[in-house]
Amino acid sequence: MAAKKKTTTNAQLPLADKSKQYSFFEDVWDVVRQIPAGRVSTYGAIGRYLGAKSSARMVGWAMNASFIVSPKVPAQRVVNRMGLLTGKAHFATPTLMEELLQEEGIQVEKNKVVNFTELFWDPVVELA
DNA sequence: AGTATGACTCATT
DNA sequence: AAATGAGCCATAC
Repeated sequence: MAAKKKTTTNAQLPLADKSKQYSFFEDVWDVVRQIPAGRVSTYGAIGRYLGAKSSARMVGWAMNASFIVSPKVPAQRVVNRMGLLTGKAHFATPTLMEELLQEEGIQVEKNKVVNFTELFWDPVVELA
């Protein structure tokens, strides 16, 4: 019954198919899950940690797919390199991302992380 | 199969 | 310094 190939998006695959691309998604999620509470990271840093082969856009796609995997991926801790909550619109509610961050002690103002530079958690450095 | 889009980033103008 | 174009690679149509 494995005749169903990859008609479905790899993001929706139930962890059964070991597609190379799927590994990339898992890698992203794994890194994001290692971000400590109260800290934030960026798409570019994560992509670079994975080898800089993929552009930051792919990390964003991985985040979009992260909602269907478990354990939950703290996507709210991933912002763009300016500390802007560019992905907040993709959460259940437009304010959920900001609220989750504030719950972890991160101050957010106008969709931007305050003291982003200090809170920035770089996998290239931390997981080096 | 080719085109368009995207939770980004960097370089150039 | 702000704006624009190009690079990036996978998904969606």
